[in-house]
Amino acid sequence: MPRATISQVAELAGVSTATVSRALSDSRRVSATTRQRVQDAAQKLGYSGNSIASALRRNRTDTVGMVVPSITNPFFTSLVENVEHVLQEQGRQLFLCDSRQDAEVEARHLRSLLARQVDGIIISPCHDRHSGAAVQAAAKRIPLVQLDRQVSGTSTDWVGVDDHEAMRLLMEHLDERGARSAAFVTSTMTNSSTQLRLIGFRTQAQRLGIHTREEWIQLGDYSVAWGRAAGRRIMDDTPRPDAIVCADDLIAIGVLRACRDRSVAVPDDVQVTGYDDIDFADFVHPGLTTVRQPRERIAAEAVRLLAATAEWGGTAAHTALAPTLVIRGSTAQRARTGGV
Amino acid sequence: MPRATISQVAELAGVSTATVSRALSDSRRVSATTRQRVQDAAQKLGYSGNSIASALRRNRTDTVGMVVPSITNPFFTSLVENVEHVLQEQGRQLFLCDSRQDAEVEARHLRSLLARQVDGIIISPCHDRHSGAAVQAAAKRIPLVQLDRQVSGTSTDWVGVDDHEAMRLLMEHLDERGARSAAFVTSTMTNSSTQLRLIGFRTQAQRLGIHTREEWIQLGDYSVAWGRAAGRRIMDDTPRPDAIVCADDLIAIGVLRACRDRSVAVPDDVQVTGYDDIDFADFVHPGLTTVRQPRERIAAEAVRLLAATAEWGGTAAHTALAPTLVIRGSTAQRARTGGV
DNA sequence: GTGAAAGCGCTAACAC
DNA sequence: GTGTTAGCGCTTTCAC
Repeated sequence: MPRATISQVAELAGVSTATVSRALSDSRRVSATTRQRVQDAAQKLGYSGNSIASALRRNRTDTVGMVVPSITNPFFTSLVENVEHVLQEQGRQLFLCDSRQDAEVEARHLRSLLARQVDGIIISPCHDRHSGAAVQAAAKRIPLVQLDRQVSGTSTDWVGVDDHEAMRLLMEHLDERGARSAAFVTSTMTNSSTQLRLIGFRTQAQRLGIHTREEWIQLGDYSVAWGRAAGRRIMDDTPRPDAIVCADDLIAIGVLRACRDRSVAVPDDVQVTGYDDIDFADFVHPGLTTVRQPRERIAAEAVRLLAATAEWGGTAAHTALAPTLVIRGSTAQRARTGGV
Repeated sequence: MPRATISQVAELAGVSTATVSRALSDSRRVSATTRQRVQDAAQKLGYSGNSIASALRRNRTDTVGMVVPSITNPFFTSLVENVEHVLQEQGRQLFLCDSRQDAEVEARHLRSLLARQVDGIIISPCHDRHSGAAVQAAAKRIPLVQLDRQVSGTSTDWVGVDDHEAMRLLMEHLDERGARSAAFVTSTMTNSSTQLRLIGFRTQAQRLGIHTREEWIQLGDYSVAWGRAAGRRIMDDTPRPDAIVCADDLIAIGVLRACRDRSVAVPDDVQVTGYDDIDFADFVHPGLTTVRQPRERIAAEAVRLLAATAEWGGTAAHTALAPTLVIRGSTAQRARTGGV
């Protein structure tokens, strides 16, 4: 069934297409009676507007594109959910793309979003170097803000969490809990925030006099499976550290699983920490001590920055939000001697 | 920076816009030299095409819309991922919307997708009745296939898993494992597949002589939190069943957690089953026995049906795919007496 | 093999 | 308040 067009509505209502357009978008004053007639006609024809035509004419789509490295990672999903919510309140739509950790797929998505005339792009680039060209090219054309991760050497807006501060919170907490040595399980160093977390870990370990060793720095990917494998490796091949710090919650959940595989008690034999505070962190056993990213805030800032870029142009803003430490069972205090 | 248009490319290349269009989409034969000149010009100008204008003219967008009840539910995320993958291979894009379990939000998304001229819609409706009008209206205009859940009384394409068969597999398995009584934790009955699973549970329980009782049928939502609450309630308020059957894996993971809260051993004291086989089902402890939905297949079928509807029109197809039972620790055989 | 020209459905000047 | 008109950037007959 061919869709009704604005001119059919105009004809049925006995007015011009311009009036229909005005009546339906109430941009300019239209008499109450005309408006009613137009609305009735539109209703009768099941008219629903053609935003393609509208977009072409107005040169805007009220749509923003979002590109994430993996839609199955709960952290990103949650970011997407929050961004979508903010946009929806503004009557705008989200075009979501999954780069599958592949810079080429990512570049293709970016080109496609550009061709589709989205009003802005929110992206968490999958690679700190390979993503560079495409991100820059897109940023040159339309407002673009990077989320969580950022491409090295770009000058676009960015919003994320303060990774350094997060590692400080985590490491000081472990220090207080008596950890004198720590391992670090993470993804390969292909993006900025992964790098910052490792640097943070090293810096803080040194500062606090927490011992570490190269075999304890395990590089894989952000997944439960990798966390499990790395956890086993650490426990099988090396002296056991007091704590295993993980670069995200998925990895940490895998490590927790490895501890169970090896009958190592958490937190008594080894303490474990995550990063992100995904929902599952509270449901595993023991509950996962982690650092919470203020996701609603990150989403809101990202959308705000998009608008700001559209308005102000070039000057980029880097917004690092403060994380908060969430303490759960995986680093719980040992039972006090003489306690109940 | 204003985007380059096709006429600028034409001018630079010294040809007409028609030729540029042909050269860039190689629809009709263009001489090799002209094509090269056009490509060079496009390159130099950073021309990237305007798919809005193209869509208006061609009356198609190479875009399909997808609406899911919750983007944070791993089952749907995985479906989305698979659909996106299939579409990408066809050079098409996905417009993803999250209805947040709200029929009004869903209807708004549907209208918006229609206005944006998507070529088709894939939807898992959030409510079996409230979603009806909007889904029907959309289906009247463009190809639409329902996924997993379906609105009652609609005649659109549908693809999902055979819920009845799934419950049969699950219940027979529990029966073999010696369960003589079972509880069922699920969401409120607001959608078709939730209903079918409950009916399946009741039917199979009766057939196999597995005892159940009304207080053991717990209605909440699809979340870990609800599973945990319901699990506790069952264990605190009623005689404990031999098995707790859950309508999805999230709920089951919550129930597992409740068992730990109450120091009830799984599977020795109570057996637990899930539904969907999300990735986490393999990572909780004990591993979750569940039924696997063939998600890649579901995604592929959905996209195929979309094309078929576009080609064949009215005749709807209902495709129920066979689930497979995945047996893990949560229903493990009790250690055989005298075993190793 | 290439160009001229029409027009997809809408909105925004500009008249009245 | 409402109509007329001129495109937005592209694709596609239809000529040549």
